[in-house]
Amino acid sequence: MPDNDYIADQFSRLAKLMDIHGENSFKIKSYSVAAFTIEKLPQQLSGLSPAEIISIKGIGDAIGKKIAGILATGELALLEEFREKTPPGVIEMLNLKGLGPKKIATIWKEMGIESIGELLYACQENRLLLYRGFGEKTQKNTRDTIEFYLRSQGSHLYSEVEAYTQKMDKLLHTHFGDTPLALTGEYRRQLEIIDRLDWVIAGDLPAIRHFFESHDFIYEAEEELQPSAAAAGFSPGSMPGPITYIRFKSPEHLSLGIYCCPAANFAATLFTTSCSPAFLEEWTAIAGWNPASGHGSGYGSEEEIFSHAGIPFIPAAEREQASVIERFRTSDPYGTRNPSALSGPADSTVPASAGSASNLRTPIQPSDIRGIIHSHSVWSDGSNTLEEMAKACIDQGFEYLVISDHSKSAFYAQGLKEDQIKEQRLQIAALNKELAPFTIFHSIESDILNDGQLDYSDEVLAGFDLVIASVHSNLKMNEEKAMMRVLKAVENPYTTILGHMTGRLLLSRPGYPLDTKKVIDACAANKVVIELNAHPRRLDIDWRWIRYALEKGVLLSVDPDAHSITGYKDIKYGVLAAQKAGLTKDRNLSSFPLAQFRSFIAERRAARGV
DNA sequence: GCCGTTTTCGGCCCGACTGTTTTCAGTCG
Repeated sequence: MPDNDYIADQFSRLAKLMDIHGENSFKIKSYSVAAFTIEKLPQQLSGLSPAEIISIKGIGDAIGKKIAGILATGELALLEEFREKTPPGVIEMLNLKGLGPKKIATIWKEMGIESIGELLYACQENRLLLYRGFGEKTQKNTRDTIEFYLRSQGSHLYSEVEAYTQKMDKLLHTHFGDTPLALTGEYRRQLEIIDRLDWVIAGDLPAIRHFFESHDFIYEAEEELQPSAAAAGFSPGSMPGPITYIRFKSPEHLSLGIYCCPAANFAATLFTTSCSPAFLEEWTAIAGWNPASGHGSGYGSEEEIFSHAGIPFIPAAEREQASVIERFRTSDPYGTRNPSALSGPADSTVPASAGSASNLRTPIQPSDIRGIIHSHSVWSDGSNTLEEMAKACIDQGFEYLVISDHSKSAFYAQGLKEDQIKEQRLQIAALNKELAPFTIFHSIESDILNDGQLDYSDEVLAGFDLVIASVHSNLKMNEEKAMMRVLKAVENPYTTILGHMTGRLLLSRPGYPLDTKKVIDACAANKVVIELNAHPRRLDIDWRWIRYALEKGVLLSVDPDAHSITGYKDIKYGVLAAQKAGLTKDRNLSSFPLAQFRSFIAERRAARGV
């Protein structure tokens, strides 16, 4: 039977939802007064007769009937009605302190934002300031509140936990001195979403527990891992001692896990906890290690483990898909092939496509990025002038900058009208004279409209050095519609780069549904570059698709989508994601040196006969 | 939607605080 607190909560929610929908304010007032009254009642409503209920001040016929309904069914029908016509993300915003129904109504109805993640992104892009009732402080508070909210939800962007993880790693090393100790798990694998931070420590269990508890961590649980579970593929008999997995919650509500193992088992534990399950399974099959072979202990390093298995060293970031091992064995991507890998039956199963020359490189590094592609200035929704953006590039050692402000359909971002494009081009020309040999290329992030067209005439599009085509509006579509829009944009001869392919925002918006294979195939056919948007909340295209794109001969481009000079640092997150797929710099457009980039642009222009 | 009457409609309306305003709107306790 519903109690008063529950019933009060129902009316309180109803009042807020009706407020968001702009219903009659006096009606809303009645519901919230009723909620307040019910919460303070000395006796339970379930014990009262209908006559007694409507005799309570603030509760009349209508609310009395609704209470009876709740008591009978557990539901408030009118509340369910309003829930139906409100996006879940908007309802969730009511959890954010500082945002009430009125502001949420503006956010939803005027800004067109329907989830907390999108709202955070809008704060980061300075978009809240444009609306009545929103200023610097509200935007900052909103941002802080959301970040806290998301942090307490358990999952985090890599970039959000990065500083904390480095700090904690340093602290652990300082405290435990010579004890073998290393970061492992999701963070070491550079996953874009981190649920828990894991370390391997070959230390004493009580000492580990004492360390964390004395740093205000909350002990959650510990479990003895079966050697087979802790180190699939290794022999249980070879384990010199047990592995204990102990979990804590940090004062900041982050989840930490420690694999506590004997020193002799450190390398093996580090290895197995740094691999995806699919990778480990394949490893067991290919390396020929099985529970009877006794490879669990005695290794001094991961390198020794690889070497003993006759498999070239595979960085933890790449230990994901099962196919990775075969690729490393047969193509030796980073030139660390162990001669013993050449023997064995696996060679006869080498696929014909394996081992392209481009694999014979190291994976892309942040220092391999030579130019900033995809950036916004004060001409649209960026925070810095062209000059500031360019000079920051020069300071940071980049050779060129591709300015791609929003196009005219992106009205929320003050997208550029045709005459502004001409003006901006003049300014770029002047800056190029001043800053040479540094070069600013004139681009545009052209909206892919509802029908798949770009939002300028061919004549205007032809004036740009390159065009980035992106979907920004009407994100709610079925796969058929999304494919129509994206494919049409890819087939547009003026499209150089397909921007943030799916429109996803990690931990907040899934992105529109695409047949990714087909989109990649179309990019290959039309020589369109696929952006790896490096914003840590986007990382779109997903790294899981990069191998396929490379197989099809598609060029990638790690782009920061910078809205200010501080946005350049996001490049690192794009590179970390690209490394997971083994992207090399020769297949990444933003790694092209200036001269090569210039000829790439010229080739693309020539190809469409301009 | 509730209330209370100058009894069947018209008025209802916490105050402190913050932030965005320039006289007020929105949120919260």
